[in-house]
Amino acid sequence: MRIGQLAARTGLTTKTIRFYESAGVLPAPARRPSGYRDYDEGAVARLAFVKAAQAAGLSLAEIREIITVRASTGAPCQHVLTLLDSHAADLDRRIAELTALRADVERLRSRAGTLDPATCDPAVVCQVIQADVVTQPVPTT
Amino acid sequence: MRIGQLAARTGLTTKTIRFYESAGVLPAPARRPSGYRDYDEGAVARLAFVKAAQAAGLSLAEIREIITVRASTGAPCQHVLTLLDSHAADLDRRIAELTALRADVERLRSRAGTLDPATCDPAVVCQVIQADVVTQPVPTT
DNA sequence: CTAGGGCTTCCACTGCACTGGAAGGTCAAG
DNA sequence: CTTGACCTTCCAGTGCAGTGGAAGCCCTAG
Repeated sequence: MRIGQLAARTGLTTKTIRFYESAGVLPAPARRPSGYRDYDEGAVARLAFVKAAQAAGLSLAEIREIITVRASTGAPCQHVLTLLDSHAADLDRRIAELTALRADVERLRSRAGTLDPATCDPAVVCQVIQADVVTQPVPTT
Repeated sequence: MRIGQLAARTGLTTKTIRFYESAGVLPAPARRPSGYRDYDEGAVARLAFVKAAQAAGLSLAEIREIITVRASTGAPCQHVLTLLDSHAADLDRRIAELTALRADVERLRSRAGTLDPATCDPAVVCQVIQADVVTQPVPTT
């Protein structure tokens, strides 16, 4: 099939499919005499894999690596497990970071209620954000 | 003070400070006859604000906007509160997404234990990631 | 024969917050 | 006088996953 039909069947754009080929996650297909790309069912399966792996949070570089391992040393099980583990750890870290940030924002937000705009220090841009900064007379250096 | 000292006092690089000036979060300072930037204490305070706002998850564009509001219409309280609220909502969304993704990865990870590499389907790149795909004989279209 | 839709390549751009490097000016110490 | 640290500007690149557009070929229908 041509690239347009593959795009329709996978829900991607033709642009994205060509980009995936250049990124090494989709093998270069056969060409028709006209130069048009000619895909088989394998391309549909491959793009399904790429989508599934992306949904698991893997980058195109990681997906490409899994594919390479698969092609050279057979089943990439161990590689994939390691990858998933490190992604899980990564996600844990990021979730913890965002949760802490969320708490910080909440703290700022609620502190805003206790501040009187009248006490707003013109030397500071916004005391809601920077309430821990008390403007002091410039130290005589 | 010159840019190098400001950098030392704020823990930023001179590159970053010039970048902040071009990004509109730090006003252009006075210049010495030599052309060197000449900063006062206000620059230290401003950069502290930028850091605090960044720590609250605000982008440079948002920080610039707060500064602009502050300069034109006075205290940017309402603007800042709105911004913080929408950031909190944003964070909630992203935390939920990452948590769901974390659960997915865990599910894949644990499913890997139940799969026999011997049943590894060569038509699929990796069944750990794509276990829901059962390769079927290519439909005779 | 022409219009159109689909395809080809290549290059540039998006957003974000920087970072690197080149070419050259300034200033104080030795 | 020279060395070296520090400063200036401007341009380009980083990472990620695409997206946009231009110029031009292929193919079919009217």
